[in-house]
Parts: sequence; structure tokens; C-alpha cells
Amino acid sequence: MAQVTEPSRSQPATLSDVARLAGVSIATASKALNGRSQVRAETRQRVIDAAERLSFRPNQLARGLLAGRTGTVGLLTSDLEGRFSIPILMGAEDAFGAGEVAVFLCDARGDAIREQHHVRALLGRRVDGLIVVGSRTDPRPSLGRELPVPVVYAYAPSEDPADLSIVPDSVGAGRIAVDHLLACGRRRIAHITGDPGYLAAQERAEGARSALADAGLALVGEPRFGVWSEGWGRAATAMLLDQHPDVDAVLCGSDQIARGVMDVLRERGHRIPEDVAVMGFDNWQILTSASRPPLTSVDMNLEQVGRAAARALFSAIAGTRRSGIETLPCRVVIAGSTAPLS
Amino acid sequence: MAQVTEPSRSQPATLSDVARLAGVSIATASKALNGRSQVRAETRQRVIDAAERLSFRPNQLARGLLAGRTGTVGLLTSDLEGRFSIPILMGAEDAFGAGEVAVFLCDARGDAIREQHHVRALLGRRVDGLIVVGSRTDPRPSLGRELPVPVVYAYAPSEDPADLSIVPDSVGAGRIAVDHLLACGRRRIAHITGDPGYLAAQERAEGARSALADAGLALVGEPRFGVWSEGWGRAATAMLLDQHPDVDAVLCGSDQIARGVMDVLRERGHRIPEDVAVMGFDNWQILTSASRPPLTSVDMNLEQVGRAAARALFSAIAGTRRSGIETLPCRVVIAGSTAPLS
DNA sequence: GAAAGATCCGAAAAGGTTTTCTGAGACGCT
DNA sequence: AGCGTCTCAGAAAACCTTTTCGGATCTTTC
Repeated sequence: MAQVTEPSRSQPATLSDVARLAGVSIATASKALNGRSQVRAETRQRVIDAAERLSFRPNQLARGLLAGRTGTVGLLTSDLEGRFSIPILMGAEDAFGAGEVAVFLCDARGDAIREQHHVRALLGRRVDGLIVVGSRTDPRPSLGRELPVPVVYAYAPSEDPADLSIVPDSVGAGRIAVDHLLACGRRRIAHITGDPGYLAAQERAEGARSALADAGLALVGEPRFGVWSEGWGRAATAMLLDQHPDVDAVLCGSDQIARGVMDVLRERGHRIPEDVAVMGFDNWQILTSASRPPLTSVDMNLEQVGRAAARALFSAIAGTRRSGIETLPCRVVIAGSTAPLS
Repeated sequence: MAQVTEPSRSQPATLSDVARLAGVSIATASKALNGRSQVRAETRQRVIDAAERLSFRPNQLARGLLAGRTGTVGLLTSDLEGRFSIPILMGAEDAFGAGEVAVFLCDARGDAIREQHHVRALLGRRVDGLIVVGSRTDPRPSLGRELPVPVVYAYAPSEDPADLSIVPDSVGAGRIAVDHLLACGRRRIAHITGDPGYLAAQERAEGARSALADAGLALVGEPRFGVWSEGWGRAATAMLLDQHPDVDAVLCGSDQIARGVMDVLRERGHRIPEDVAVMGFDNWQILTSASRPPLTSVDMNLEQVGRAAARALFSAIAGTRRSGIETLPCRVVIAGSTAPLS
């Protein structure tokens, strides 16, 4: 089916080609195309026409070599399949693409050796900066202070406070989730969440606890840590209902857990949201919209995290470096699984 | 929380720095580091030591400028959120990362203007080639034959048969799915699938039909086209059971549809897989493993598609261009939702 | 008519690397 | 001693663009 044909490529036009066609020197051609003022209008037009006819594109390599800045950045992810990396990556790509910056994508697959390899390769290509995207919010080792270009850590903060990290506000996320449930009139709120080894799980639980404390309340039972799966959501809900059949809201650590929770609630005859409100985390569209009813969830605004990281890297490249961990607020996306008690 | 500090960066070491420190000329330093033979062993070691002390990394811009090849490729996606782009992108990144090729990531967000813009920018950076990743298998407009670098289309083939495209074998996928169900002893097989405007939906249905025909059988009713959602899976299953209560297998156009199908089957008292076998498409781990029972699904081997595209681009850059549409086989990943009839 | 100023163009250097070519020693042979 | 050969080091060109500076031409003014 596929056929082999002769390769036929012509070299891209160079500035001296343009200059020759326009009958001017290379210097004049450059000035004409870059809008410099020392060119007569008529000459400039001739050069522009010539460039058009040759479909000339200035060689960014030569330009970068001369300018010392390449207009490229490295985007270092630890795992592309992780669904948290992708939105961040999109936000960053978006923020850069708007400017004239191109993005090198490197996936270290969670391997420190591979990461080091990629960093070296990127530095060899003289990127102007790096963004390191993690797959969970637990702090990760710094790339080091000796790098010749600025680095911004996104989602997973650096362990070194001298680095700049941009992360979602997990504690605040727990708070606003509970605030929403309280606003719905719920008072007997349980929390079923994932792996206690994840900082995000701990911080969200902490935020939830403190928001309840502010209202003079407490969780129904302790936070139930487990794993990030539907199966755990189902199992934990069964136990919860046995111990506290009067619960009127369940805050879940992820949308997947929430799905498991909803299944068991429904099977046991609890109506959602009339009897029990359910909230998820991550606002994973594919899960929230397919739920019955659609799931209220906390969105971490990961695209914004990516964009903020990109902007921070921009300023760092321009000379204004910041350091420390900067948090961005999350938001509650309300759907059918939560509603005021009637 | 975040603090502002003074920027402090030092220029990366250059080859002439190394040469000066080693007490040789630039030419000799270059030859020493690149393993060229015209250098005495003792001199070479002196240069290597000097390079090490300065942590010298050759400037790839300069190297690319000279060599005419930059060792970079552009990866042009149409939508990053699409879950099909990501595995392809991973495969490609993987295949390139193993060599010394760096990948520019560009997301056109399904916009032709933006795509054109990215192509021009990438050509300005003198990429050695392009991979265009689509979000569905329907043919898409070619970037054109006049590009100065080779292009490979992945997942979404180019409309121009002179281009090279790498796509999963959707017809074959339908065939192997049915073959698996037949091997399980199923004979009354229905097909509930998604948007009929998607070529993938048509081709899979076609493959399923032809595999059944080969066995002297036919689908139970016509393929039921709808949308790619759980809701449609539920609705279609209800209709199906009303018309054909004796169905013993449902082949679904996606894992999401399969989830909906399974929910209604279970609610209506059909055991899976004892009474009815269910198969999905895409092998989306998060859905297949969370199903009850886990879902048998057809995997499109998208990482392999990405890797194959990367390799094809490699050979094209080396001079061996192919053209036409090349298909890669899919595979059935068996789980609990299909089993032999007892 | 000459000096001064304005306007436009081109030569050349810089950026960092690789490669080719030339040259300088060292060594062996007659 | 003279010649050829071999090994190793360096000079210089090439890749492509931008910018600075000097020079050339033309216009204006006294």
C-alpha cells in the first residue's frame, strides 16, 4: 500500500538569497525586514516582495546564536499519562504559544536519571528556562541552584525554598468544598479520600476539618483514607453507612471515589442529593458528567497553574526571579449531586 | 510568601573557554571532544578534563546551524485534552528521546489558522521534520507538498495519498473484537456504538459485520449509532433488550458506552459475563478496571502508532520517504466482562 | 560655491561549532 | 645529509543573522 518515492527537498531560502533577488546587501535586507528605519520605503518594499517570493523565514538558530536568547523553554514532565500533567502542560503551552516561545517537551517517566539526561540535553539546546511539572503535590527534589537558567516548578513544589513553585491550594480546596456543603445546609459531613501518603489527601482533609471547626462542627467520624479508586469508594461507603446511617453529605477525595460512593448510596436507597449530597475532587469531566446525577466537584484550575508557571518563568527570564511556594485557589463546580436541604 | 531575589546567572562555557584552559586551539578541542583521530591521547585527555571542569555542553544552535540539521522535530497536535493524542505523543516522544532528538510541542486546538502559524514558526526553527497528530481517524487536510521537511500524519491520516499516514486498523479492530466474542461461544451479538459521523465508528462496525459474515452470522439488529457517552449506552441497551431479550453479547463502540450498557444489563437482571458478554473499545484503563466486572476492551496500541510515526519520520529525514496510509493492528485486552459460555 | 546636514546603503564583526587544509615536527630509510 | 612519510596541531572558512559604523549621495543653507 505505502510507496517509496525519491526524496526531493530544496534548502530553505536564506537572507542572502533575498538580498540578491532584491539587489541589495544582506544588511539592508535585514533592516528592511525588521522594520529598521534606515531603509528607503521603495527599497524596503522590494526586499519584502523578494522575501515573499522566496517564502523566506529567518533562521531562528542564527538569530538565537547571536542574541543569546533562543526563545525556547523546556517542559519537563514526570509522567505524561498522569491526568494532572496534561492540563498544566496545556496552560503553559498556551501562555507561551501566545508569545513567540517554543516548547520542548520531555517526559522523564518518573526516573531521576532520565530527568537529569533531559536537563542536560535542554541546556545544550540553550533553552531560556525550564518548567518542571510533577504528577502529585508532594515536594520533589530540586534540580539544583547551579543551573544557568531559571526554573519554575508546577504542581509538585521543589524541596528547596529558594526555588519558585506554583501549586494549587489544597487546604483551601478542602475548605471551599466544606463551605459549599455547609451552604447547602448539610451538617453531618463525612470524608472519604485516597492514599494517606499523598500530601494532597492530607491537606484537603485538613482544610475540610478546619472549615468545619470554624462552623463549630466536626466531621462524621475520622477522614477515611484508602486508595484513589471506585472500589475503595464503595467499600468505605458501606462501612460509613453501617456506622453513621444519618450522614447527609459525603466529601470525596477524587471523582473516582465519588462514583463508587454514589453507586453504593443509590443501591442502599439513599437519594442524591435529597438525602445525601456528594462532592468529588479534580472535576474530571468524563466522570462528573457521566454520573447520575452529575457530580459537583472541586476543580484545581490546573490550566491556570500552567499559565501562572509560564508567566513566572517569563518574568524570571526577564530578570525578576521570585522564590518560595505560591498557591492558586481552586473552585467548586456545582452540578446535580449537591443541593440545599429542602 | 514568595520573595524576590537578584538574578545571578553566568554564561555557559564555550568551546574556546575549554581550549584556552587546556592550552590548545579551538579546532583541537573540538576534535578531542568528538573523538576525531587527529589528536594525541594525552592532549585529548587534557581537553576532556577542561571540558569537565567547566561543565561544557556544546551549543546545539551553533552545531545545527553548521550541520543543516537541528536534531529537532515538531509535534503538532490538534487537541491536547483528547485522550487519543496523549498516548501517541508519548510514543513519539519516547522514540525520539531515545535518540538525540528533541521535540517541539504545539497544540493547534483544532484551529487551522493556529496550525498554520505553528508550522511557520517550526520551520523558522528549522525542525528536521513534523508529526501531525489528529484526534479522530477521519482524514484531515494535508499540510501541503511544498514543505521543506518531511511530515508524518498519525491517527488522523492526510487526505493527500502522497503523504505518509500511520493509523490504527479500525476495520481489523472490529474483526478481532467479534472474533473474540465468537471464540467465547457467543452467537447473538449486538453492536452499540457512537457518532456515525466518525469514520472509526463506521469502520469498526464494518469489521464486526464482516467477521460475523465470515462465520455465517449477522449482528442482532443493525449497529446502533448514537453518541460516545454512558447515557447513550444506557438508552440503547434498554431498546435493545426490549427488541432482542436473547442477546448474548454486546460489542460497544467505546468503554464509556460499555459502562452504560453494563449498568442497564445489571439493573435488568442480566449477569455479566454469564448471560451477556460486554466488550468496549479504547481500553481506557480508568474505566475498564473500575467496571464491575472489569471490562474486556480493544486497545488501539496508540503508543505504537506514535513510535511508528517517529520511526517513519526518522527514515524520511534520512532520505527514505514512504507515502500512503499504513495501518497498525489493534489488540484485544481480555478482562472479566467476557468469558466462554458454559 | 562650499560647508553642513540628512538620508540611505554596505562592509564587517559577532555568536559557537565543525571540518578541511596546511604546516610543523619526528622518524625511518637510503 | 637528504628525502619521504606519518602524526598531530592550528588557521580559516562555513553556517545565517543582526547591528554598528563608516561612507556615499543628495539636499539645504549661508
